[in-house]
Amino acid sequence: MSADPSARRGIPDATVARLPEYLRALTGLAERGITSVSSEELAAAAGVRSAKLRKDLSYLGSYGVRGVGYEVDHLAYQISRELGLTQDWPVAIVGMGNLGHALAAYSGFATRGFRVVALLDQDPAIVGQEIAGLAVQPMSELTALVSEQGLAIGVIATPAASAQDVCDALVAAGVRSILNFAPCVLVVPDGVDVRKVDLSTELQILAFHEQRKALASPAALRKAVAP
Amino acid sequence: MSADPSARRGIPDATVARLPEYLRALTGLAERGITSVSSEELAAAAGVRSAKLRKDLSYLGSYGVRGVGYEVDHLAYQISRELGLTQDWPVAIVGMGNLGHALAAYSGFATRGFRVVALLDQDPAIVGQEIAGLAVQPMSELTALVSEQGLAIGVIATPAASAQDVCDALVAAGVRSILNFAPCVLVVPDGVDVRKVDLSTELQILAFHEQRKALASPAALRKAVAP
DNA sequence: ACGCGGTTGTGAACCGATGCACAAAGTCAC
DNA sequence: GTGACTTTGTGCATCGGTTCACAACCGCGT
Repeated sequence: MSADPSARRGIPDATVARLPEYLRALTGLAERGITSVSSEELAAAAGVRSAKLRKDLSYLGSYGVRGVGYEVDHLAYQISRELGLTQDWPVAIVGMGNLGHALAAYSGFATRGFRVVALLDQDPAIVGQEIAGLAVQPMSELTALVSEQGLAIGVIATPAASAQDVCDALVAAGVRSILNFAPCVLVVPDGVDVRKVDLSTELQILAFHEQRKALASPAALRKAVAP
Repeated sequence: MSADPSARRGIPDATVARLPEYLRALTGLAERGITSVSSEELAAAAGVRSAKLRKDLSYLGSYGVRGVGYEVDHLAYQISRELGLTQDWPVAIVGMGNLGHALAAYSGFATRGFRVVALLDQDPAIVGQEIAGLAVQPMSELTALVSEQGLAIGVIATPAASAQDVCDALVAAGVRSILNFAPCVLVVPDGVDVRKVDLSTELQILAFHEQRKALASPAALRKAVAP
């Protein structure tokens, strides 16, 4: 078992978070017909330093050739495999408001590896509507979706007020990976992963830096800050 | 200048990224009529450890009272001020596809401190349409928006292929803070901040951990992994 | 006036991630 | 086959962030 180069236990979180970006860069290169790439070039395409890229890739194994670089297709496959994208992950989106609606139709969602198998909503007035080719189902279908479709990932696109209830329902049905768009913290049992995407948080972080810049530069002629 | 408690230069990035969450938790407490809170309680509401919370807050100044805790309103104000939310930030959304449409209508976007002042698109067929009460404008309006409306933050919701062009246009018009929803890396000059939100990346990170769990547990009966 | 329970603020140890610099290892030309 | 050149993989120093543990401090009851 120690001979398997991918048997590496414990890839750093920071590295895992960058692998999708590397994969995207590799896909772009492949589409342009490029078959081989150096760490310097790939790092530039992914927006990181080459040393960081090489160290990241070294956690996966030795897939490069010294003096030459990396074979694009092979490296892309290895990253895909490490990320678990060689199998299909059934995804359900809960909450068919503005955001859920857009997510259901968002093409980037259906990239390799993921398949939206169900749309759900608590509101009986919305259940039954067809969105992006799928009929909206009631929350009671969750358990069946997990056992019959192998549903593994849930996306919460509800208002904050109902997000915890929806989350509890997902967990109860057996979903252990959740992507949360609602602006609130979710409490989940051990073994369940939650990642949060929050537009308003990102804007506030930008505002902090923008304010810092406005105060530092003499061009603070806009909406002058109160003294 | 050293007497000003907010003159602290260099609040760690990790801390800044958590301030919005603290602010949200405080707002929730205030709505429930709670006027005082301990670091332990606030940390629980924000999903962090109390020691981390206290250290984060210590970068802003000493706004707590030993033996008592923090006054909710006062602390919320101090965080708002540090984040630059006591002034209004005019925001423009570029790209009125599915996602841009949803963002324009998303209420969470219009939280305190931010105001969507313009929607833009490159496609002449979309320009002129009214979305969420605003008429979609052409990209050529950008410079006027910056000088007349004080536009400071741009949101890119276009396909990846046109994201860099849109980004260049924003920067040329004078926008120095950009929130990018397109799945690609943007190159910008020094002094411009870019934050990226990528749905597909988040899903892939979840998939990595999900696969890890599936391999570790005996319940790997789903879509069995290839040997 | 004074001690006691309780909570903050922070110095110091710890831990993971980043950047540097170079030895190891491969290709290519001849 | 050999030597020059190129690029990877990695040991090591460094840095930023997290956690621990406790002294400083506040308010209250007596």
